[in-house]
Amino acid sequence: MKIATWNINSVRLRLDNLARLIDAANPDIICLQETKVVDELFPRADIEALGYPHQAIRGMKSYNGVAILSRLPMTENGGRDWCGKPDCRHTGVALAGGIELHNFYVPAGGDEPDPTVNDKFAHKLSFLDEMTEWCQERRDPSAKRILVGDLNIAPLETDVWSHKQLRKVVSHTEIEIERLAGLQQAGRWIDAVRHLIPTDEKIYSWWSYRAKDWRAADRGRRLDHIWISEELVPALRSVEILKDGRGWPQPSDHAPVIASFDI
DNA sequence: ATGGTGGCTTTGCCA
Repeated sequence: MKIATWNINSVRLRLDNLARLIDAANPDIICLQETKVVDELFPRADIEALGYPHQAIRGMKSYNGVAILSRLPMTENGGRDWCGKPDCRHTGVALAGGIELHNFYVPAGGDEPDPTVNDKFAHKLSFLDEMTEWCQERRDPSAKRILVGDLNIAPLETDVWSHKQLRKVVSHTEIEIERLAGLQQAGRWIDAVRHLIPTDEKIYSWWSYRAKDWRAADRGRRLDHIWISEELVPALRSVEILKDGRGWPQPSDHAPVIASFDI
């Protein structure tokens, strides 16, 4: 079973690139963030034609929005509002074999990394706190769970192009990294990508649109993650960040992140 | 220190 997570930055604008992802990687399940479309206008039929008839979608106008697209049967199971806001940042499904899959789009947090002056940063921290509580309530060491998404935090020094230059930049500040670590601990999550790629290797999943030449500058950050419960670690076979995706025509600023399992 | 680009739209707001 192959699972991809990708912040597509408008699903309607990038159906061609979704087809490119399918050609390149042929995932069984694709988790999207920033679909930016209400459910009634979601391109269900086009995506079914691409081979993904099972779709769990949760979208709104213009902003945010998540979707789980699957070749395999699944049932919606989870997906809720967070921080009292109906802003479509989470959907969850149950897959065959009792596997739970959750897809998150964590708030980006604005520019100023100070919750007392920046409401967006305060929202980001509250969102992580609520996720942490949610994980604590659902402790079950034997559960088979996968959590993916754009978590908008690059935790390790090697998850950013320059730890020194980004330590005060939202996505790589100490307070965010601590909260993310707390969340990871509360859910006993294993970072699948870092489980297979050594921590001294720099890897990114996002490159800003604002660079003249994103590939040459290579000022990336690893904001997109695949986490798994201990029970699934023996089944984990490979991980990949599809950097090519950042170079497709009219690209998203994120590249797909992919994990394969022997399931 | 600043501004750079992109998507959707509320030609400003969000990333």
